[in-house]
Amino acid sequence: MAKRGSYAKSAARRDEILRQALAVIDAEGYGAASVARIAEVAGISKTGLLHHFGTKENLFTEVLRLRDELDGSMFEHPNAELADVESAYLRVVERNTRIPGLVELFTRLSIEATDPEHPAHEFFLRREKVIGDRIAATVDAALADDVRGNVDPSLVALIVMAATDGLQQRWLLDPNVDMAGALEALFRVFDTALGTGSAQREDHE
Amino acid sequence: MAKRGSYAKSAARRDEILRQALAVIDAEGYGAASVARIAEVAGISKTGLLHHFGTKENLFTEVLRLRDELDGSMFEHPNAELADVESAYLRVVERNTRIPGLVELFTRLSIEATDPEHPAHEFFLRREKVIGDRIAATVDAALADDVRGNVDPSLVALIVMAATDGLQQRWLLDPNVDMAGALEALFRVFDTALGTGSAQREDHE
DNA sequence: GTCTATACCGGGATAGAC
DNA sequence: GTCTATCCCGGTATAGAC
Repeated sequence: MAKRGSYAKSAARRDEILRQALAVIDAEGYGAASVARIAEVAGISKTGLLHHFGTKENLFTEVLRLRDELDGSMFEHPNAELADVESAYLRVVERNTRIPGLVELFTRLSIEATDPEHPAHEFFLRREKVIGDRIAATVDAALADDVRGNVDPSLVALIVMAATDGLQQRWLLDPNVDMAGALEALFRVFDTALGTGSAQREDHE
Repeated sequence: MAKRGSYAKSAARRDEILRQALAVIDAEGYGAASVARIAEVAGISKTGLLHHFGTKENLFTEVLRLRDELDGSMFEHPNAELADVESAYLRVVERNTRIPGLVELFTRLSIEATDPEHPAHEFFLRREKVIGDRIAATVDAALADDVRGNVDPSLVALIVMAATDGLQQRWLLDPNVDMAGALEALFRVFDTALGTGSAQREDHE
């Protein structure tokens, strides 16, 4: 499988371009992130960049994949408690607050990837399933006995993920929207409805 | 205020163009809805069309406004019961299932309108507020006495709207997603958590 | 296998004739 | 108020240098 040293060089170049793409998106916003601009910042020509990624869509897909890898660390321990997963989830959402450009990229791409021909289509379907299964499993494990069987954990996961994306949309539109706060409220509603609230109920009367 | 006959003519032309734009989006998908194509279908030149709307963004903003007017009929009666509003809401969502092109337009535009300079920015902010207030008021009126004061109805509205948008995104990605089903489940969760479930609880034991 | 220069093309905007 | 002609910008395809 070993080829020439150029492989390593190419991989490094790709990586550098991805990082610069991220930097541009973050510093100048999604709108400024044209192929030409990213190439300029990365110190390469337009076509030089495209040599590595083929199309802009591919490039951006890779950017998201890279980002998911970083965020994914939190979903590592498979047997985490519901409360742990919830707070980890909220932490990611809060962190997103500091990278609006990436959130915009994510949201836009998730719409464009709607088309089955889009290079990121499979990526999003898979991402959906992986995260959904993880959430569903955690919810299932935390379910009180008297409701288990009457609740579909994967439906809970679907709602949570949908709410998250919708909140990101709204936050992009209006930065005053408190994403984490709303999600936390949703979690608490689920807790009381599903009996997963462990010990801590809110302090009202 | 009366001017020349051309006013009526112009208004009629605008209206015709809007309808044709809707038709193209619906029949050929959002991707096909270029200014050139819409102009062609409407029997006018590219620049002729732009004369009436200025930019493509403006045109699409008007399309959404028109659509909201039609959907808005359901939110008419201000003192409707929670259950009525819920089922009306679900009906709209179900109807959207038959017009994927419009759902895509809505979703895409809501992202692009993120930019405060975008012509649809105010439109979305206002839409957000109007619908949110309506939902919040209905929830507030239905709240059980022992939880009122501990629940923020506008937060409930935010979550419902966010979930709706997120579900639309997911449904565009994967048509198997049951938007109405998920929303109904969410409503039921709120019912049990907030005590707004009136009489009908599910039939489990 | 890595890259540059150039040319191309689709889509939206603008100037100005009618 | 309508349209033709033109321009601009961004992404893509091709040819070929290193």
